[in-house]
Amino acid sequence: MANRIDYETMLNPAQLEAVMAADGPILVIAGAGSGKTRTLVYRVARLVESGSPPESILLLTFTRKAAQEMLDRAARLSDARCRFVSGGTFHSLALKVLRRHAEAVGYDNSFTILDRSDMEEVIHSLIPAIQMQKAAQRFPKRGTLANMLSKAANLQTPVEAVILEEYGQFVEVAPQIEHLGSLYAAYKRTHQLMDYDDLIISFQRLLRENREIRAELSRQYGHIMVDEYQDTNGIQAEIVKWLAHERQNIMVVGDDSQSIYSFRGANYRNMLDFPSLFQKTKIIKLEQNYRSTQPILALTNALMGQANERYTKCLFTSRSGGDKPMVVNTKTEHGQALLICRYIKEQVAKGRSLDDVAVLFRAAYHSFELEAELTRQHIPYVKYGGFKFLESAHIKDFLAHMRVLVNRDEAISWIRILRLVKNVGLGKSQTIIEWMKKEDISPDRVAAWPGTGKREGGLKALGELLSHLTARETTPRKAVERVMAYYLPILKEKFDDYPRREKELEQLLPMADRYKKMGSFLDDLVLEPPSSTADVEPGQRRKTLTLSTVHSAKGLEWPVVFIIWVMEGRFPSSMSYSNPLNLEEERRLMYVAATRAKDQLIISYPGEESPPIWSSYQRTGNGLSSFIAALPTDLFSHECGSTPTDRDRGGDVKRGDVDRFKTADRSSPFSQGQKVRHPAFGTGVVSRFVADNKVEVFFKKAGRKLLHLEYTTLEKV
DNA sequence: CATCACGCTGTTTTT
DNA sequence: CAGCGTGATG
Repeated sequence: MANRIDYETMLNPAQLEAVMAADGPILVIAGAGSGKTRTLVYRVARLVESGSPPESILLLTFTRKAAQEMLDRAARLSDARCRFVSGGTFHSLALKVLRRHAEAVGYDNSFTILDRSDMEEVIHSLIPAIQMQKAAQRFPKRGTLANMLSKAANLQTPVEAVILEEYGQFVEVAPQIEHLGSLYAAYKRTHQLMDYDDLIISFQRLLRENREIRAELSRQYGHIMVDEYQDTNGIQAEIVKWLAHERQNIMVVGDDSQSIYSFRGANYRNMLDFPSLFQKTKIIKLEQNYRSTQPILALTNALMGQANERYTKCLFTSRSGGDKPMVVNTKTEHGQALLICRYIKEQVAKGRSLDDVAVLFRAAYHSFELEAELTRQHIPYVKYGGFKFLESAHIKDFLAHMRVLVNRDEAISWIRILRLVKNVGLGKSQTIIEWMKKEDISPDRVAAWPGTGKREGGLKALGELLSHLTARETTPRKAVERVMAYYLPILKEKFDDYPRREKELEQLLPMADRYKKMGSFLDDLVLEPPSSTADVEPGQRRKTLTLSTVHSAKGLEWPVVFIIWVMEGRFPSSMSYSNPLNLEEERRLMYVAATRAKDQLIISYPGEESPPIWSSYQRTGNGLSSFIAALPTDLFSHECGSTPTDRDRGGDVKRGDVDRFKTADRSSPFSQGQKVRHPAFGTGVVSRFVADNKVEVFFKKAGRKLLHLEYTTLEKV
């Protein structure tokens, strides 16, 4: 039985207006902490309560998890049917539609999705195809190329424009990059591949060009809501336009001050353009903040007050009292880590739970130093953002065995799995793939390759595995079990840290249980990758500290928030290449981070005096210092943390026998060519000296792998 | 094919 | 500094 909701007492007037608003286009400008999610949840509940069929309601969010959580909340609030509301990301909706209608954009419905690393791999493999006049020319690496092509796609602009705008150092090779871009597009087409960008672009095309599909969808969705609208790009805005064009029942919610996805073409101006997209748009502003104390809000308001362009007004809060935010110059990065550990221990001693605390930063690697210190001090933490579970080698290897069956044309996965066979490398795997294609050989008959000899005997086992996987009665669960049996020996051979990797692979078993078809299992893995740490049920969640990139912390809140604003190395403008900060976006990033805090906010930075990272790569400052300098000083307390003289490590140092000896100009306990062991990477050979406390070690087992490792983590073998 | 030495060069964030 | 490409060697 559905509960009756007393909307008037649960919502403030502006929220109530948004929830109860009649049909028609609505733009909700919702400041940080203003109950945006709450409003959406109540609106879903309200729509269902008043008789809208759940399937006719569409809730587009930034992550699928966010959608799921909102729908669960709505279901608990009123009516269990809220769980049947369609919710997800633009990408997941696009995929759902394209799996049925891909032929309308010239694809088979069984196309494969390229994740980011696949995309880079394809691009990389195409570089030799563009004949460069001179090898001497500086050419971007695969990651940069992927960024450029992706941005061009998202902005729907020529690559050349993106290069001119943002990658000045590569203007000379712009024609080659453009050429590469077209090769990449052609490759995707012939091999039935779509990257993340293609999903939404194809969806947009489908809606734009196919009247029937457009009509079908826009009729199906009687009410559409879009969260985080400030982070949508032009393509997504057009998708919204088409989806809602029939009924016009569209509500978008966002905050231009929190737009931090410009790297993928997002533009907060979408918010402002919305009324011109839909005539008679009703605008509702949520300006009351329920999250933060007044001193925190004063700081965040002042911070955004510096912005050149800004559409939302200042927020107000009724939460009086509370501590002023603290800004600490810790001088060094290690000092920053020590400060946080000390502070957290104090808080815990006072009875605060670790769950209440989060540490936020801009880039995943900014927390490395802190993570080391937390581990030393036995403070448990979970980290979000950065490292992708799905993109680690063993997971990709594993899933590749299933991917080749869904899309036989999938050369990337074929190369992956063939190279895992003994004595088959890049060259041979390409020959085999060509042969299979030419002769139209089914996957399970790989071993029939004419070149198969004693050395390639492993192909037989691979063929057997694939024939089992093709069997009609195979479920995703059984497939995972089969591949597991086949792949585990390879894993053990290839990686010395296989226990950890094996455990991660086992996480795939329960996930596979939820699917009937291999294809949808793989789709979901790409669009909703599981986090690297096993998901723990909320009830039994351990008390842990949260570390997160600012991007991954969006929409969340904690009583205590630390922000670590690491100085990044940047090339000074005196060099041929310099990379200045985008201060406007950096400020919004800072704003998003700071507005996560409910009660206490501590911002730390390691100081302008930080030494250069290496000779020409200076730490030329970050946005924080300029923002802080421009703020009224009474908004925060400024402290100068003491410089830690003793680096506070060394307690757990000794591993192996260390007898120092001198080389030409460095002193090292290790000699070149010496065998060493590392707890995570296994055994390797010392290749060269790289720093006073580091050697480069070559690991044969994990493929071609050179790492720079500290002496203290190595043990002589 | 697998291993290894060495020189060059410069951001990051996510679906 | 450290990741990556190149090219030499077994």
